[in-house]
Formats: sequence, structure tokens, C-alpha cells
Amino acid sequence: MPVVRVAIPVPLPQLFDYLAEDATTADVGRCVRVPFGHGEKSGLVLALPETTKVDPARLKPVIRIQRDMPCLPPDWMELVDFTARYYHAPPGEVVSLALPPGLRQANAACGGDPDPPLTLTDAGRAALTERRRDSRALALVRELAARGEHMPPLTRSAIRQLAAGSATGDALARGWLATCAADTHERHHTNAPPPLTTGQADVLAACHAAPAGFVVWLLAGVTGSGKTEIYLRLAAETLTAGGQVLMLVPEIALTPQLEERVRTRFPAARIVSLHSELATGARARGFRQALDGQVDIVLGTRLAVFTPLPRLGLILIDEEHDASYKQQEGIRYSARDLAVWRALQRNVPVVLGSATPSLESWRHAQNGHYRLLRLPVRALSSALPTVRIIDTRRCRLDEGLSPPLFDAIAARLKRGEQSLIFLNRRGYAPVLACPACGWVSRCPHCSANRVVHLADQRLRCHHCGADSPIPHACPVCGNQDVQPFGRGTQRIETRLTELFPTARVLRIDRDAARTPARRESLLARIAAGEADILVGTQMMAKGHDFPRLTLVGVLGADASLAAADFRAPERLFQQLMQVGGRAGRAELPGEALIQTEYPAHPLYHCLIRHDFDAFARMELDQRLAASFPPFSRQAMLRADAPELAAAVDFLHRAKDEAVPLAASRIRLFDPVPMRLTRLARRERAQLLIESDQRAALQDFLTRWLERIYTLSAPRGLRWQIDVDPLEV
DNA sequence: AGCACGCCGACT
DNA sequence: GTCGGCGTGCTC
Repeated sequence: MPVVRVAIPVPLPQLFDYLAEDATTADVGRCVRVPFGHGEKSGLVLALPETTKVDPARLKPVIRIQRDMPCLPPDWMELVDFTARYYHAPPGEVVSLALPPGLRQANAACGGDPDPPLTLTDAGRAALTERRRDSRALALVRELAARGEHMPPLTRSAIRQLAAGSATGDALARGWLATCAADTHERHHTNAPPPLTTGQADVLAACHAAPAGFVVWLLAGVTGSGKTEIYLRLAAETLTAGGQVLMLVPEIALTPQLEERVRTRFPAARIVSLHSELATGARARGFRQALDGQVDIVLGTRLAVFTPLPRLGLILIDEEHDASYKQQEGIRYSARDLAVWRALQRNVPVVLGSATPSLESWRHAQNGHYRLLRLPVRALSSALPTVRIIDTRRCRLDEGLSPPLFDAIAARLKRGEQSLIFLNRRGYAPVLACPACGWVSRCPHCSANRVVHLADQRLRCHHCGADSPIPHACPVCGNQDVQPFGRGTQRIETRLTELFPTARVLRIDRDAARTPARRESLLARIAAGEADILVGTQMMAKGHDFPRLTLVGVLGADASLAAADFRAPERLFQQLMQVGGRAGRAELPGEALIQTEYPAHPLYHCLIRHDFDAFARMELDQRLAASFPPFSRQAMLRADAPELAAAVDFLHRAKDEAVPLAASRIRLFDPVPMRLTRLARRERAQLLIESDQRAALQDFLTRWLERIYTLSAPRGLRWQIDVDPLEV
């Protein structure tokens, strides 16, 4: 009887064989329901092996093979297999990561055109001439009729974006609109693109000059240089050739704007956006439609890298340096790196875009593995912002604000321009402390302080979320004079409203923009010019154009320089370039003021000159000297348990297993507690492994993990491996 | 991960 | 006497 080899979502490295009477090779890539342990589970058939090592008496029959769904294609299975091997993750867990939850349950999501083109029906046209009460639906029909008959039909999503678009469903229900068969060539209808700058034209010419097939382009373009236009032009060419485009963006919050821009350019293309905030139904539907080849463009966050795309022709990775491409829990994959692998596998080009490429990608471009494309000039003829460094040791600060920054804000107010004060610290103050006895607002569950949130009168841990009311007296000695120390965005916001009483101050951080709707309304208010001074964190740094914003002030930049992580300067440089890039994007020249206690730090010299190359050279020299990535490869074994000793002990035993396996190419470090040792009541420790050769490291990890699985772990201990860790 | 089996302490 | 603590082992 045939045997199927199944990946089951359990944290075990092996696959499981089952008997399946009627199984054929056509069932490879299908979901199955199988008995497992004492219950049942859903899995995926990975192969039909000729032989099995399992005692035939122990083989159980499958319960059901899900045949209503098309098979996952071989290239998708290879991607899953590669992910499992490269990240040393259990194959079943990779499947459950890559496959939307609904599909794994083996209840097939229906296919069908996700975004059909719609046209006016005769009934719709008749409704216009009939005497009837005006309605939203009728207004929509009028709007469509006004477009003229000879335009290509719009897709449902494009119609929804019209003024009366919300009545699309209504008009469909009344029979005024109906789906129509779209010609394939209409799918590629592209709205008139804006003219190219010479820089953009050069970049496109370079792309065209390259032979078809796999190539990694590293598109290094300063903020505002028009990288998105390059993406859209290349996408248009791929669509015309009948290919599918996979476009990855770092954050969910950035997808709606980009999605709108893509839809406007390609009104007839079938676009699916995939991210983790999507309801499971919508995610499964998008996945299924992509699998059926009914999608032209997939736009999404890192998990979208697992979308099956039978006609894949181009992969675009925006802001390739962004840390959110690396999953930071569970299977710690890098969507950017998997995307490059996928491009190689499918022999298609991939574009990695960034103003500040990761040093890994930059190094690849330097040694010719990637091809460098540059957009050195801003598209809208505006110059890059002037960067000034303010030495905070030499001036008196008012709640963290230096006199030059104060003057600069005042000048913007006078001119009716906007300022942004950037501070990567939410809340009012990072800690509440008692000067009398030294009590500080520690989090009971983490090795961190709880942050003072004055607005809602709470002390809150930003790591685990634990919160309590702000005490009015010291809980230890009863001293009435407990004080907030340090500054967060709320405190800066408060001080700015005092210093500039006529200014409209708006704070944008995760607290102020908790829901997408609130976030959108804040952004709309800024765009409408309803704010003079913005106070914001990280989330302000990305992707928004505010034409009247001409000043960016950065507070507390040094905090990240003090961090021990060798990537800290890289992250700081990227962040400062990005936030500085917010200033002066239209006709108004921009200025960035950076307050620091280390004005002589070479990082700032590079920043003043917008000299990424010099910064990268300097950083890479240091990495080479210390043989850090990209000059070496790393992996991290992490363990967490209720007791630190248990985690450290496990890592010591793991290291003991490693020593006889480690060749001279492998460097094993000692287990150490993690920087944030205690997190949400769990104590964490880690063990770093390094090698100059990727293959040697991979080989070592394979043999080592085999032995780690045999190690007995005490109850409550969890461990995981992180290949190419971002934080060490 | 789940889940059962199994062997020792304080309770109706 | 047993309910339940979690150590250990297994899942085709």
C-alpha cells in the first residue's frame, strides 16, 4: 500500500509516514487529516516515499486527503523545505507558518477572481434616465457613466475608491453593475506614469541592459529619490509580460498607502494585500487566488514571501534593511533573504531598495554578488536636509530641548512650517523613582522599569504590558515626593505646549495612534496642516511625506550608541537618515538638528555629509577587524525558563554536546543571560555560535541540533535556534 | 507542543 | 486510602 510522508505542525524535526490506500504522486502538496498521538492533526503531504524506516506495524492510515484544493506547487514545497533546513526549524512548523490557518484545517477556501472588473449594465444605464430618488448607488452609476464607454472596465477595488465607491455592493445587488470578462491585455492597462528623472531613467536603463533571469539589484536611493517609481515601472513591464509581482513592505501600516498608489497605477490589475492583521478568511482567500494564478500583484509584509505565485516574474523588497523582515519569535526567518532565494529558485530578478542598505546587502554589492543601482538625487528637485549636530554638553537643556532646537522650532512657527521632534521613548518618563530610599518602578515580571504614563495615570511595562496606577507615595518608605526621571514623548509634548502656547502640538506614538483608524486620522490632520509641532517615535520615521515639514529635531540619539550590540551604529545611522529624510521634501528646504553628547562620533560626520558610503566603509572595516557579520556567520541558541539557572544549565549542556562536533571553523561562545534577562516572568539566556563559512556553520548546526533534541529539558524550559540573528 | 503514564506527599 | 504534583517518554 502507498505511504505518504507528512509534515505535521509539532515542534519535532522529523516527518511522519502514513498509509494511504489511494494516494498517488498527484497528492504531494495536499493537506491531509491524520491520527496523531491520541488525537488528530492536519498536515501536508511532502512526498510519496518508496520505502519507510518505520516498522510497518506502526503505520496508521490517513483519515482523509483534502482533494478539493489544488496542490501546493513543487517550487512552494521547495521553499518550505529550504526554510526548514536553513533555519533548522521543524518542517511541520514551517508549513503552518507558510500556509494560512484556514487552509491547513483542510477546508478549502474558494478561489474565483478576487477583484473582478465591473461594468455598467443596461439596467444601470436605464436607472440613470428613470425618475427615481437619488441614492449613493445611483451617484456611483452616474460617476461610471461619465467615464465614457470606451475606457477599460475598472476592477471592483478601483470602483470602491471612487467618490461614491462605498455603494459598489449596493449597485451590484441592484443589477446596475455586473462582472465582465476582462481581456488579459486590459489587466495590464497602466495609467500614465509621471515623467522620469534622469536618475530614474538611468536606473531603468541599467535594469534593461541586464540579461533576463535571476539578478539581485540593490537600489540605493536617498529618501525622496523616487524608488517607488522604479518599482512601479519594473512591475508594469512584468505585468505586460504576463508575470506576477511580489512586493514586500516592512510594516502593515505602510501597506494601505502603497496599495493605493499601486492600484491607481494599475487600475485593472488584480492586487492582493497580505499581512498578519488580515482576518484568516481574507488571508486564505488571497493565498488561494494567488495559488490559482488569478492575482497579478501580491503586496504584503514578511509572511507574504510564502505566497505561491505560479507566474512569478519580479520580486520587490522595499526598505530592505528594515528589521521587521526578520521574524523575532518562533521560526526566525528573514523574508528578505528568503525572497532572494526564491528569486534564484525561480530565475527572476529581485530588487532590494533602501536609502540605507543593510551592511550585509551592501557588502554583497561591493563584491559583485548584487548589482548596485543608485538614485543620488531627490526626485522633487529639493535638496537633502542640512544636518546639524548639537553638542548637549555645552548648552543648558530645557526638558531635553537645547536652545538651538528651540530657536529652530520658533523660526518654523513664524514661517508657518512644521517641525518634528523625534524621540524613541513613549510615555511621560521612563521611570518613577523615590529620591529618599532609591525605590524605582521596576516591572515585577521583567528586568526593566515601568514607564510613567501621565495621561492615563499608570505605570506600564513596555515589554510585557503589566501596569498599575501611579502611586502617590513611595511604596517602600512612604515618601510623598516620588519623581518621574528622564523624558518620553508625553513629557516633551507637554513642555512644548508650555514653551509655544500658540502652537498646535500633536503627538504620534503607539499610544496616540493605537488603532489604524486613529493613526490615519492623525496623519490626515498633519497633512491638512492642523499641527505645527509633531512629537513622535520610530513610527514617524517611516514612509510619510509632509510637505510643510522642514525641521526634524532628534532627542536622545545617543541612547542606542551606548548599546553593546555591534549593529547599534548601523541601526542608528539608518534611523537618523530616515527621520532626517522627513524634512523638506517639497520646495521648502529641510533641516535636521541632532542633539548628542558625542558630537565627535564619526557616525555624525558621515550623517552631516549624507555619506552612506563612508559610513558603510567605516563600519565594514570594524566588522572585518572583529570578524562580525557580514564577514562571519552567526547562530544563536536561546533558552528561557522560570529560573535563570535552568536556562543557563541547559545551554551549558548544549555547549558540551557541541564541543566534540565543532570543527576549527566553528567558534563557540559561553552561555550568557540575555540583555533583557527577565521578560514576562521568564529568565532568558543565549549561546552564540560563529563561523567564517556559512556551509560549515550550517553543517555544524544540523548535527548539533540532532543532539540537542535528545537532551532532557526540565519542565517549563523552552529553547530555539536563531540563524543570522539580528540582535546579539 | 500535547498528552498519558507513573511514582511520591497532604487531604475529604 | 486517593487527588494531584510534575518528571519522563512518545507521537508514523
